[in-house]
Amino acid sequence: MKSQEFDWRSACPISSGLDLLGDKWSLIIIRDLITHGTRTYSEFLESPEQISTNILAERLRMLTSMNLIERVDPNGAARNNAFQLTPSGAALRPTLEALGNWSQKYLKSFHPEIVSLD
Amino acid sequence: MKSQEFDWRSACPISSGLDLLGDKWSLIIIRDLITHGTRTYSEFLESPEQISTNILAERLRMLTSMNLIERVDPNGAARNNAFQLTPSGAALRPTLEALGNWSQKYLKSFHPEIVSLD
DNA sequence: AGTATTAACTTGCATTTCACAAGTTAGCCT
DNA sequence: AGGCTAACTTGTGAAATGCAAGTTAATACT
Repeated sequence: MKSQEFDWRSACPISSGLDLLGDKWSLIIIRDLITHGTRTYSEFLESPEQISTNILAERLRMLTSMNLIERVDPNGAARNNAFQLTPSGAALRPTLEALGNWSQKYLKSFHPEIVSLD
Repeated sequence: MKSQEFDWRSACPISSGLDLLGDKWSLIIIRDLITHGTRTYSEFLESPEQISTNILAERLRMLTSMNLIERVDPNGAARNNAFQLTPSGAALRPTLEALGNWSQKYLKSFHPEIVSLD
């Protein structure tokens, strides 16, 4: 079980950001927290992208260990203890907005169903 | 060999962007083209992140099929025929800048070697 | 003109990550 | 106290990735 051990590929900030968040799920979790404020484990599972439970648990652990998210009640039990963004996680909003804007503009031809708000 | 077939997980633009670019390598290729203008296959291999040849070839094919990059000489042979960004690929610059800025600000404590410019 | 060199790949295989289904644990409710 | 269910964990097969080696064809060299 390796928690916050990352093999940083280089000193480049972009590549380092991707070392952390460059996968299909981490930023989906951040997006859900940006749009909903807080989310419990089972609420994450309700998102249309259908993350699987083991991946969700691992990503929540990882994002917590990297201080992007935290429990709403830090000392409470897990049950119904939602997650929320830390300042660090919340600071990803511009990145997600930029990506969303790009997708709307350049992905419509490949994916006509794409919508304007998530 | 499936080219531009994607299983879009939802109609959300953020998730759709990640369907395409949510991996460790695609945006590294875009970054190299943003910072260098054009790059040949072997120049991509020289980047410090050390992409492997099969992944590079597949991503170049994918990014080409999605019209984010193109050959500098569209009808020329492959040898020394560099790649460049299309308008679509170039439009990812704000996304990468946002991610790079975030990383510089919030990843330094975990990755002290991180630099300001790539 | 013929040969050597090398850029741009492809192929095969081991390793890691991921997806899917099922099982487990522990708060909470009545 | 017994059942329900949120929050996970575990197991297994499939897919993606990493690594080393091999192939092809355009250019360079003599």
